[in-house]
Amino acid sequence: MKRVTIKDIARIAGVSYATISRALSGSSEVSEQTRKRILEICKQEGYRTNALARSLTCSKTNVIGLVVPDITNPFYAELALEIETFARQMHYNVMLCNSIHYENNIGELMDFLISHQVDGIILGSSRNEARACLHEYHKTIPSVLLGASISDEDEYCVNAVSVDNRAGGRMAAEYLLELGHRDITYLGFRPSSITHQLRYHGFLRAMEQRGLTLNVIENPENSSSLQAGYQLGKQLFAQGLTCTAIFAATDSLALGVIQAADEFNIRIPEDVSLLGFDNISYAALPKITLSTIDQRKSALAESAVRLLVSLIEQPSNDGYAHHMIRPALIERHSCAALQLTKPTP
Amino acid sequence: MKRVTIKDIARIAGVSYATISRALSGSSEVSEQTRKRILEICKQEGYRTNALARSLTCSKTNVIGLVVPDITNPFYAELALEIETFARQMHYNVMLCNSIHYENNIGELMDFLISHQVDGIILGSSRNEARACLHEYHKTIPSVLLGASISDEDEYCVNAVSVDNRAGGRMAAEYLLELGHRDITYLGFRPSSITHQLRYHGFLRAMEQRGLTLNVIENPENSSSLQAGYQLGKQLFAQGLTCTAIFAATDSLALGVIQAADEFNIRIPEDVSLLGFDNISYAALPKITLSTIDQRKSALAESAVRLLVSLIEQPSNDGYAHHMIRPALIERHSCAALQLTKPTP
DNA sequence: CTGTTAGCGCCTTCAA
DNA sequence: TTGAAGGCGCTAACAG
Repeated sequence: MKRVTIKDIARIAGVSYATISRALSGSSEVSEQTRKRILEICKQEGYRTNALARSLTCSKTNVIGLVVPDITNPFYAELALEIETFARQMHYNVMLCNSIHYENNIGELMDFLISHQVDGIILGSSRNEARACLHEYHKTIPSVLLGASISDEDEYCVNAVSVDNRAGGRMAAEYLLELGHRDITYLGFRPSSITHQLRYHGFLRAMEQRGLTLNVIENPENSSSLQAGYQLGKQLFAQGLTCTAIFAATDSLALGVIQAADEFNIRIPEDVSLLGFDNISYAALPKITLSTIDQRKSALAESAVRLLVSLIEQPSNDGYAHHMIRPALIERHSCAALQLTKPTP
Repeated sequence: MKRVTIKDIARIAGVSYATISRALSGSSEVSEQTRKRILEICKQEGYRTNALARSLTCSKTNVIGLVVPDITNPFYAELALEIETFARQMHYNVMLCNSIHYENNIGELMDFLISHQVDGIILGSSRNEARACLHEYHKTIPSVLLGASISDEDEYCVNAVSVDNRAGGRMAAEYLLELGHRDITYLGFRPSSITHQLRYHGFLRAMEQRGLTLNVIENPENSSSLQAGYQLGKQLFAQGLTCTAIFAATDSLALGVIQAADEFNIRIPEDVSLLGFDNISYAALPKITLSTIDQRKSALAESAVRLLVSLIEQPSNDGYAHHMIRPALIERHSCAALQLTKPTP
């Protein structure tokens, strides 16, 4: 299993290390014939340049660290793939980590990545702590927060890219309103998350502008899972159907609501409309066909990678950037116009 | 952004590099007081050991490469998380790569990982080419093939762990038979994959033992996607319902079948039973509730990691291991006993 | 218990 | 166009 090194090649070719190095790196200071000869020998001997050693001398690895809560979450899986794709285009590799086992000290994970000399870090998270954590590392390593919104007031010093949650919330409300709904439940609001706060405010604002009130069911958990949605859904349906539409703060919650509705024999959208947020891949499945607000993961990913790479390649940037991506409405079959729900006789 | 190195610490502490190194690595050859002092200084200065440099001198990185076709595929996402978990327990980190952009030359990806000095590689794939590819690298780096079965005949020289596909196929058939089904369609057989071959043979065998014949719909694509399942499903239903149960060779295909069934107003399981294979997370969703054969990803992951680590830590192993994991039946609500389907008057 | 000294594999001046 | 030498940050003998 001994690896062949640049030295071995040099010995075989009868030249010095430096020449090999030059030949490999495409330097023009090598005669074409020796280069060809060297390349030939490399092939034959199965030479592979040692990325570690190279990175050590160059003090640049060309890898960016990506941390996501849980790759099993389809939203982050899709995001991760997009990020890898864009990064590769820009000649960076990505080192992926799940933060699920580090919930309370993402710093440890950051340290791990830093000690592996990643050139920069993209931290995917919607939790508020992530923002604070990244803030601490801001001067240590180029980094961008992905997915979590930054509040406008407290100017936390982090670079971030996220969907425009306020606009997304408004968009959701307006869609439901246009369908004629007036009695709407906002399900799964998680007050501790800025992301959720903005989403909620956008939604609420649109309601208030028409003089409508909103029934809110908060999510006491600190994650928006299918299970949480199921519990909240049961809680809602147990008291009888008092609304004609439900906005679930995330698609995962919506999935849980669907499950709860099934148990109560409530049909979607005939009995109640359901709108989600995220556009995870599950939402498009047959029988689910959830209408939702798309976070446009591809745009998020591209923006995050571009921002990070610019941070890496042109340091000295003292400011902080916050890129906002416009969300988009995806209409499937979980929302109906109100007339359909309660036909006029 | 200049990082503080072991040298800086040494200078500050007024000792030599070696002492720092020893203090950090928990060597017993350092007095407790100097160690404490050193650790203190490291904290204050924000020292982080450079994993690259360490790996270079130790010629061991403690990272294992994991390549999966596409992390967006929930089966592989779950597998990847399990692998990371087990690896961490054994003090290894994992470097994840999607092979989706390298379909035709996984070798390039292998070379990438090797040049990054991973200690070993787990290659997740059900494609036959993967087997051949890994075979070439067998003597270059410890590696194990995950998910793809090895045929018993052609003793390809690779270490592998996979579910026992033949047993899984048999299990699927027997379940359907016990429910009283006799007219069964095997949907999505992909002859080019050994994995599929074994699964199919197990299934067929069980049928033949009862003197029954099997309606087979092959999948001409080289991947078992929802889209493929949808096409095959339409093809099946277009000719009228001639079977009482369908076995879909993978859950993804089954999802497509569900979609097709919806269009034809065919109810599952009332009109036809549907059984999948894999137990991807989608299968458990409300309204889907797909009965399926579980690949027991956790067991697969653990077995693969253990095998690889043993290969890494005790080389000189000349043989080839093939671990088989017993699949398990997961009953949900997509299969019904035949009586329910066609009640006796 | 602590310091000195080689490297690990590669890149990059500086000479030739 | 090519060679020699130093150094990236760290570990592991080998001495003291």
